[in-house]
Formats: sequence, C-alpha cells, structure tokens
Amino acid sequence: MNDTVEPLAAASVADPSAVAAPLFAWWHANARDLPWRFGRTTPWGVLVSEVMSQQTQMSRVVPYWRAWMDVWPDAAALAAASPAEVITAWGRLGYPRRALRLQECARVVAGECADELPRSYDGLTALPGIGDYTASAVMSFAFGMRIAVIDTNIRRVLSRVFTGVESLGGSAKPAERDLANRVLPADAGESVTWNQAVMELGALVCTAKSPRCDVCPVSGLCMFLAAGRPGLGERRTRPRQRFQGTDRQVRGIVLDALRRLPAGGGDGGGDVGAAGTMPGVPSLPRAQARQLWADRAQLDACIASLDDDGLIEILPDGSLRLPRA
DNA sequence: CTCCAGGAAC
DNA sequence: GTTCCCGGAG
Repeated sequence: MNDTVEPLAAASVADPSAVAAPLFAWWHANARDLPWRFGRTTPWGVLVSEVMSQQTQMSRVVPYWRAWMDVWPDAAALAAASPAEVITAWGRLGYPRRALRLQECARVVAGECADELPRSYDGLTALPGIGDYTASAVMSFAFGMRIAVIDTNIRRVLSRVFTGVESLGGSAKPAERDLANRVLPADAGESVTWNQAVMELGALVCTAKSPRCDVCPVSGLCMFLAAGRPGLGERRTRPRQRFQGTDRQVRGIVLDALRRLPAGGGDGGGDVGAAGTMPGVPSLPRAQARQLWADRAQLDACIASLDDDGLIEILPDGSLRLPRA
C-alpha cells in the first residue's frame, strides 16, 4: 500500500483552495445571521461576543449580547458600571468570572488605550480575560487581519479534512498550529471568511460526535471521511465536566440568590433595621444564605471563593451582596 | 445523558 | 499539562 513516497510534506495535505471554493459557497448560503457578524458592530462589540461565546452556545448568547451592547456600547461605558450591575446583566450565561474580566478589560481599554482596542495580537492578549483564541478572533473578525484562529471547532475540522484523524485533547499542538497557518488563504479578506466558515462548519455540520457528512460541502475532499471516519467520537477534546453537587453549582446558586434580591435596598425578609447598610445594592443575611445549600462546609468554601474572585462582598455582619465597586 | 466560539491559576 | 470555573437546550 505504501509503494509511493510522498515527495514533500505539503503533498500529504489537500489543496486548501480546492476546499475553500465549496466551503465559501456553503458559508454564503448557510452562515447564521448573528448580530455581530457582517460588519454590523464595532471591534469592541466583536470582543464582547467572543467572550460571551466562550463555553456557551451562540443561541443563548444573542439576547444577552443585544441587551449588553444596548446598555454598554463601548469599553468606556462598561468601565463606568458597577460590578454588581455587570454581574446581574451577565445573568445565566455561566462562568461569571468572564463578566468581571470583561469589565477589567474595559477599564484597561478605556483608561490606557483611549477607549480603542489594541490592533495587535500581543496587545490584545495582554488584556484581562483575552487569551489566544479571543485575540486571534478579534484580529480576524474585527480588524480583518490575516491570522489563523484556533478553537476547538477549527481544530476538529482541519484535522479531519486535511489529516484524516480526530484532533486530540489538551491544548493545540504545534502541528495543529502549523496546519492552520499552512491552509489559511494568503489573501487577508479570504482568510477572515475561511476562519468563520471553518468554524461555522464545525458548529453546524462537522460536529464532534455526529458529523453530517451527507450535507458537508467538502465531503469529497475530506481525508477523515475517505478513511472511514476512524475513531469518531472516541475522544473528547476535554474531560467531561459534571455539574451536580460541585462547587460550580453551589457558586451559581449563591450568585443567583444575590442577583434576585430586589434592587434598592430590600433584603428579602431579613433584618431591615441594619443601620449601616447602604442603599443601591441589597444584601442577603447570612442566615438566609445558609439555607441555599445543605453542606455547610462546602457552602462556606464557595462563599469564600466567590469573595476571592471579587464576585461578591462579605459585609462585617456576614451578609452577602454583589460588589459595588 | 450529551453537547458547547476558553482562560487562568496551580 | 491538569484543574477549576457555569448553565440551558436537546
């Protein structure tokens, strides 16, 4: 079977331009009409959409993004908000530390960058909460620069199409980055479409467990399909993340209770006579907080960790509230 | 039960 | 490299 020797390493990879043509046609016909696409928002709006989309489905992000950008259309506006407002607006998007980091990011951009995002990868990754993926995505989608975007979808699609194997777990390996850079179109504009189209294909067609190869625009060029889809769904890109009974659930319950407190100083039925409490951000008496979770030790540990993360404040009397500053 | 456009701390 | 953050839809 191995009677022919590959003359060059590049020869083992399908011609990217042959993949791009059907992929781009598919993109133009099937791209989701997300409100931050197609030049309808600012670079800051793109960054907000990317942060909200981390580990969260787009369908859930859209309404939050619209409401968020309506209230805080730029970094300066978000920088001026209180953390309590920001955490409340984040709602149930999940991983609320992202909200806090996004505001820290806004304060840096507003305070040190004249309210304009850095236009370099290094400048972007230096911002709080902005890592490799988000910096690359902003460079590509907001600024139109030619840069390879590497996320879990793109890793999966490129690995399948061009090498015929499933991408492995863990962080992106040098070989995966080399591949992404090698197949990225030379033209900047085409590179942006490529990044978005490959990502969209991974989200809608070339999914992890049940890829819809029957409707895939590049099935005829896909090495993974040609090889019989070896090891399909065999390995996850991340270890499974349970939720029930974990600190993540307990933290979510505590934070949700604080978000639900009536605004304007109500305390949900606790001691209204606490003379020292300020109006504006209501607090939850510790006695009520204890009823949120049966395991006292776990609850107290979670309250402490939320405090460490800056997601809540613990008042001298032990009551809890969202941070005012 | 599974799925999902990450980042940062250790 | 491993582990910790979260939540809702299917």
